Amino acid sequence: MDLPVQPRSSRPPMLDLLTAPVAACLAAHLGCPPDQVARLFAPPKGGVAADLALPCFQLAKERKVAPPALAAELAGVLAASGLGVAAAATGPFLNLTFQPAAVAALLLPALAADPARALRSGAGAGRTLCIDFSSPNIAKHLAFHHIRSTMIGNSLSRLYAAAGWKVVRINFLGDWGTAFGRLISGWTREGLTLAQLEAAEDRVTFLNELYVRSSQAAKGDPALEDDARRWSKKLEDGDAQARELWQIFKDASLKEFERVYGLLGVGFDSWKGEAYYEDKMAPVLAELEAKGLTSIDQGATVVDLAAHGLKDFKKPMLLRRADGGTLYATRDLAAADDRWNEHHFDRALYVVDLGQSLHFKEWFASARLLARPYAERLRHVGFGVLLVWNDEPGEGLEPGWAKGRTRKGKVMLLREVLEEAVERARAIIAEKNPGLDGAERERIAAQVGIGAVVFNDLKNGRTNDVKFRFEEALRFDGETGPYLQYAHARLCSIERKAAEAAAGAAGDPARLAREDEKQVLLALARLQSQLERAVEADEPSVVAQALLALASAVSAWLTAGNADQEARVLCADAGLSASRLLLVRAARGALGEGLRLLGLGAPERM
RNA sequence: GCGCUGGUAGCUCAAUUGGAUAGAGCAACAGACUACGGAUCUGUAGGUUAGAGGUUCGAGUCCUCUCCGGCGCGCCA
Repeated sequence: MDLPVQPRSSRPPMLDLLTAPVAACLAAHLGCPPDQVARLFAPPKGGVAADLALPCFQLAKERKVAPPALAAELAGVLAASGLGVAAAATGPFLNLTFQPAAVAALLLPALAADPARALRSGAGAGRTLCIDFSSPNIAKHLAFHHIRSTMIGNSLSRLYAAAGWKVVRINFLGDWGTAFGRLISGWTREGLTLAQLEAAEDRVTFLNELYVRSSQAAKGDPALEDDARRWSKKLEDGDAQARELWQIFKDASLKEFERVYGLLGVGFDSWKGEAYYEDKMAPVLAELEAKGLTSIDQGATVVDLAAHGLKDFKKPMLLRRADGGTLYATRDLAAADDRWNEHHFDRALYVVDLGQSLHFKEWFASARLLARPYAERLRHVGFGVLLVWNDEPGEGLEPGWAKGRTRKGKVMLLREVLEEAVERARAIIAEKNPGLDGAERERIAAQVGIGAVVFNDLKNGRTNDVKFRFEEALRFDGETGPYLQYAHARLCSIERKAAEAAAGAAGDPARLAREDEKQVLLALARLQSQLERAVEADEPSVVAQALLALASAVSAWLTAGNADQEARVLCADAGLSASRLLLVRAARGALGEGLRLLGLGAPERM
């Protein structure tokens, strides 16, 4: 018998487990629904020694009393309630401090049983996401700046999937354009072969150089210029030979891309590029015309958005060139229709730099004019530019942040940056941990080096510009990827030692009585709530910041054991030790899951 | 010119979307009982949130103006 797919019920946030009894108690006193109180809880401002805060402004206003007076009144209510929560009124705030053992008893069982699962919400169950990201151009290298779309998109894919969404990862390749005419022209003129291309150390470099030679040759030779144009036309018309060569160039480029995507651990479900939509734009164009939305302006076909009631748009959107060629707004509309027909997505993300905001506003608006059912489900996930520190700008210019180019003005290649990061990581690891042998050290250097570059890209708000320096990204202290990975490795190390000792005692969360243990638990609970926030805001940095807070709490806890034998996980009291190991397991699992959601590896030793 | 966007500690960034004495990391300084991994931790110092008005119990956050950046504005994507 077939059962309908039941969406997993979303579990209540862990913090609610702590606040629910308090909210119920206060709501009973105030005579309002518990939810009205529960919604107000917030983490206290930094420097305030409390676990949760209840700002009393709104509740006080409804009751026409002064907020500080209400806070004091509620503190009294809680004191008399026997809930075991310390409540202190500080001005208009009611600050709550929980018993560590009580927090552990509520949160730890689920976290220790399956940390990754305990962090997931299931809020997106039954919903489908189409996410368009990375989208490089064929026959060009993946440049360093491509890391932004690629890794923001990769992280969002994982975050949505962890929240229960079905995720379709789309790489909208730039595999069409006049450059191919020139490439084919040069290829045939030089009589190149597939074997030669395959033999190249880097196939994209091979194609780049071919392109440069071909355009240079054409500069002084109108016949070659014509030849390139002819091939372009042939390609558009579906000529077999042109098509075959185009396919060869595309395959060669994809092989190079896969090398880099492999380093980053990124994969896609769809590689449909611009070429795929070449013959699929006519219906959209026809429909736009039939609905009277288009007009002709200087020979080009446009949608005059302002004329159709959208007064925010000062200029019309271009659909088709004067020579009949289509533009990318048309292609995006056709692609959206295609994706809608195939997936009936509940949300579609376009992870593309902020410089293209206007383009997305325009064609989203066009989708609305066309009354597309998905029009309100489209989101442009924009991001800032990648800047690299330049010490030698030359020409008497000051050192400073600049778009990613080398001193000679060439673009920095993503693969080269990753390779240098791995090299630097390898050197540091070799020095700090000489015990690691060749193969394992190599694997860890890759996880740490690449993770450092990726984390540097994700740790701050995505709309900010990202500033990159090898020295900063590859620090092993501070707010970096290696710092997170190190905290994870420390926890793994303790678990390994515990396994050797093979203590048989059972753990009991209620024995975790230390303040620093409570801080780890609270950081875990906050990480969970931040995972949901990250999905709603399409913002991986929210997770990055929560992980830094968790790693910091973990490090403080573990380091306390240096000065105090009693504070160690592996201490004389076997029962206490087993209890603390539950927390180690929870924190290690959560850090590992968090790193995975950002697209970083989680090495077990470094 | 029009539009979008940003300006928070010396540097790089946070700030629960209108809430407390604006918090971290780095750099600086001072500490931690040979460390369950010290690649760590604890502390000190560092601020007129670019500037000026306004909105209200309350503004880094909202509205207006000014100053200084970045980006975009028809046949590229």
